[in-house]
Amino acid sequence: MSDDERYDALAIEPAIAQRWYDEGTYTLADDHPGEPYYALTMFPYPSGDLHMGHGEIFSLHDALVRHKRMTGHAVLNPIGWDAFGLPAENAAKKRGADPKQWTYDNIEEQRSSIVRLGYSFDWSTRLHTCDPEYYRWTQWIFLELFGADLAYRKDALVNWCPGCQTVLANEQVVDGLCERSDDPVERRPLNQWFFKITDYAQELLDDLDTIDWPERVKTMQRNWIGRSEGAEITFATADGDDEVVVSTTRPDTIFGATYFVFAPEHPLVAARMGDDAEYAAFMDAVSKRSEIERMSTSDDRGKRGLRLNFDMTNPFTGEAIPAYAADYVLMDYGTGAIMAVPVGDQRDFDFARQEGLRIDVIIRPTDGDGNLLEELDADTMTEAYTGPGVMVNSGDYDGMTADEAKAAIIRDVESKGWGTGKVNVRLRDWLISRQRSWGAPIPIIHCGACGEVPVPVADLPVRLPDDLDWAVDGSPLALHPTWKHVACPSCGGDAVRDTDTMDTFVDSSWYFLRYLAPNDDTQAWTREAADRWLPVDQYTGGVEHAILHLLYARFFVKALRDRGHLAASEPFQALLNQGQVILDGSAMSKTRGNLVVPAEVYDQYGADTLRGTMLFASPPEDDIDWADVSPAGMHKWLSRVWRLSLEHGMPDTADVGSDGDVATLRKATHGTILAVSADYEAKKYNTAIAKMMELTNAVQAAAHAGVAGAAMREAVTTIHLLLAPVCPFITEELWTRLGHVGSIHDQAWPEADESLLVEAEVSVIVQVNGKVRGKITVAADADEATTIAVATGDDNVAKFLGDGEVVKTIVVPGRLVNFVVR
RNA sequence: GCCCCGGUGGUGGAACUGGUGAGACACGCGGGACUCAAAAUCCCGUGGCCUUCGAGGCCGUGUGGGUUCGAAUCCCACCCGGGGUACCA
Repeated sequence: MSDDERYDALAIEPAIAQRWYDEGTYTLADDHPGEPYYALTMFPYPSGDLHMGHGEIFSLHDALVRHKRMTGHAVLNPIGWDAFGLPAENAAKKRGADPKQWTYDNIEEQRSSIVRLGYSFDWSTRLHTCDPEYYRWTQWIFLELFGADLAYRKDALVNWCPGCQTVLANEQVVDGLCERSDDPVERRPLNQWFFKITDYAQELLDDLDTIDWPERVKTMQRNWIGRSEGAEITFATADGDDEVVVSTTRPDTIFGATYFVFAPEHPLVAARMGDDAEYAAFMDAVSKRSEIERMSTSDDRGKRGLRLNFDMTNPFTGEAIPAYAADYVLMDYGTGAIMAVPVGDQRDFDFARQEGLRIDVIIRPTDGDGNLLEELDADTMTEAYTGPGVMVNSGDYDGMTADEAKAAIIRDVESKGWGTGKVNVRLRDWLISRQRSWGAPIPIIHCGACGEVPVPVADLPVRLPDDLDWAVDGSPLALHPTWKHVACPSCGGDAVRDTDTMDTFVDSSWYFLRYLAPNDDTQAWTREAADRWLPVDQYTGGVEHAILHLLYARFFVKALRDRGHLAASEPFQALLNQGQVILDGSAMSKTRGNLVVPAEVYDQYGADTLRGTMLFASPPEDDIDWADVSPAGMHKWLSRVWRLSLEHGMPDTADVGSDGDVATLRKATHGTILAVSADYEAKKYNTAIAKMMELTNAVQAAAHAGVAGAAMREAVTTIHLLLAPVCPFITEELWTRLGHVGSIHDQAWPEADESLLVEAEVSVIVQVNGKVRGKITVAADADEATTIAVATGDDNVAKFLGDGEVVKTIVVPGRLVNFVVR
């Protein structure tokens, strides 16, 4: 074979890739026929060139997209960049670069790699969240939420990352550390902007049942939202001067509430304790205890407590119970105060033992069927009892099960005006202020006379100034000499802009909507387009966004729906989380020095090999260890396809070779179409490729058997069509070389001729006592008696049947016969 | 601790809703052909053990039990690995 005929990916791919980009081949025409299909992949963050993770996710996504196009869908496949964020600012500070320049340089590098790899994005949709044309509408959404009372400012103890010099959302704090910089997060009281995501907690929980997402992601969201049912009950101080509301999930255990605990920061504690020296020392000790220690995983985290100078009254027993402040009660969960039931709560139990407090038994354990078990003994029990039971020592509620008592007590609490049944959620409102400057400015003006004044929509965008000094300590935007000074839009007096920017997760919470109208400078998107395309049919991306991005985007869609901007309740109908690309068992990273980049692979073997390797390596959800895969193997197979295609795929009218060999090949061809089509629908690309390899082997075998002509051309053409979504370049090139007109990617997906797959005979497994002893061949429509007769006639089967008595015979038509012999 | 998800050859992974001799396909490895040689390519072999070397037998899907005519697949207990989460009242 001459050099010209050898498979040389590097000689064919770049030109095709450039042509697709230059000609806008994959721009979706407005009048494109077919059912709308919105395929979305998480837009990249421009931190440098593409990494292998992008290679995997985009290869997966593009195979899906190209397959959908070939099956007749109008596929919306947009691309953009999540381009605001701290890394740009850090690079600016470290190297004196302009964040904008740094960002755009990286975007250009990534764009070039994406094009080179043949990913068929619609470039007309391209957007960058850092462009004023984009963040203008991010600001508009902020104002929409502000208008709906879903954006508000409050003083709160917030998470402060000293490394990033900004506050963080709860979702961005992982084990007490900043998810980005790993610095220990501090708690600081600050006045900050929040989005009221908690208003949607119930719906965010309920609608998880309507979407086709991996179960573990749904579970993570459910846990994060953390709904629990209980009650809020008012306790009075023993002197009757103050009332305090507690939140509990176990109102049934209220007769066992033998003491009361406040969070150390609780206002009533401060009010009552004043400048008590012991209290001051206690507060000092508590505040020194870092967040990370408070959240530590060790079991021996002691509970710090302080007996307060007053008591509380248990409304049900009328008894005065001692009040404590302790750090195991958190000010920002529930109401910051609890009724402590040591018999039924492990933390209360631990604290009671530590402080020598009374433990009252108010429940008698039962088993799952309600049968009474041994009574608890307050003196000897070693841990709280949290299982099922019936109430004892609980007044009128004695004899009720815990569940019955819970309902009854909530009812009585409500009728007596002591409180209400209450659903509690763990989810907190989303803190979106950031004291950074490479982000979308919060479009609010603070006026001494008018308060918080929203920037008029007509004045959007609130632009970042071009002359920020990125080298300053602190926030460049806040320290800019003039930017923040403006006239109040309401009264015209002197006022200042809010100098914080929005969390970049705000930018990414709606980009899939902007893709519907990326160049519209009159509106963020159109209602018609949103209703046509949403929800996204298939979203692909990493599981690291299971809570953050995926929860925020769901919240945005619901809030925007309620403002009349779209009809959908969920942004992403189906979600696929691809695995990570790792090397030798650990994540790739520059600092580890184990980085493999896509460019290395496509410069050596070509983009098709990279794409094929990624998809063949494992099911999409599994991690790929690059040390275990073989781009060389994939390249070898593509070379075989290339060679066999050019040798046997040229136009020909008549079949050559024996009828049997031709029939075998055609059967393989059409069987492969059937099987591979099913695999594509199920996104099982690894087995789809394996089946294409089998067909390739069948072509090779047919060639050895002397088959040529139409059946051979049909077989190799089928491989090309089935492979086109995975390896778009080699298939495009072969399509042309084999004399077809147009692009293979515009072809209809092949359909199997199932009449070719009908088998006259089937092979049937024969078992004796469940062990396989033979394999027979019978007519496909053979009846049971015939099948049994043939099975009995098999020599090896007969040997095992011996003289035994057949007590039972199981026949699964077309599959197996099992003789049970005694 | 709690909640998920997994444990299949040397490796990545196959195996329909329990039913075609578990291990497709590929990598790796071994052997052969071609070649002066190498590369490339093509062919054969490749879970373990036994074997009278036959289209034979036994064992084998983390471990131990169980259900079934039949279990990688279902049930129970345990071991190991990964992920999530955690003083949330």
